[in-house]
Amino acid sequence: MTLGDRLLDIYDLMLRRYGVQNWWPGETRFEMMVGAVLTQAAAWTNVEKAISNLIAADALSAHAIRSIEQEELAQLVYPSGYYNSKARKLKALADYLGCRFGDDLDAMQREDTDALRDELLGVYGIGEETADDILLYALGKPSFVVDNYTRRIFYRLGLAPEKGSYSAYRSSFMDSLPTDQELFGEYHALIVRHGKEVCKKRPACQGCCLLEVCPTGKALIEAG
DNA sequence: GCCCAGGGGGCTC
DNA sequence: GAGCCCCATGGG
Repeated sequence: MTLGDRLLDIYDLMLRRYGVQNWWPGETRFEMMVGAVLTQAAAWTNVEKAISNLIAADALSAHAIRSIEQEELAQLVYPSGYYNSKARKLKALADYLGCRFGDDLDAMQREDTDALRDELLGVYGIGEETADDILLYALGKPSFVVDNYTRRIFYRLGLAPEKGSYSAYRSSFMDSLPTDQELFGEYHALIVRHGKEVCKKRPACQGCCLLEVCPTGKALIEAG
């Protein structure tokens, strides 16, 4: 059984358990990009408040974010925490979109995925996870998102790559799974769902409870 | 009061 | 390139 087969089995288990997650929340591609920045080390409920503030202030566009004072922007995104940092990050994102694409997200979407990823990583405030969130969910490109749940769960399942780095995990998934944007998007969403719902409530398990081989001997999800 | 949430930058070594 | 600290609110 290849790694790809095992990863697909785990995907099927989670999909049957939780159903389709339909990530990412957001009405527009730009809103999804903003959400990707605001959700950094923040609970999504707080991100929603910040986005609501931006909408109420008519500031949920790249142009508006460039125009508004950074201090005012910081007050709008206050509920999502790290508000000074995040205001600066949103400015950097809006500047990038304006300078590079003239705010034309269709043009952005036509760019090569790997090249675009390198560019995004050069923007202040966009690290690997945020870049992959943007590529995958806002732009619909097949770029696998790795987060702490992913590492915790797959390490515990004995499916971690030798090196525990972000890129090692990402390559492990992308080299083993079919290149499919919908699969990648649903897979990451299911990992987060499982992490929140099960691993957090059962710290001893840490995600391994997906499988019969769970070292705790208390598998929560039966095959089928 | 304590812990953590859908991280990233900057610095040190 | 690994390890640490900083950024900060809100919910359990």
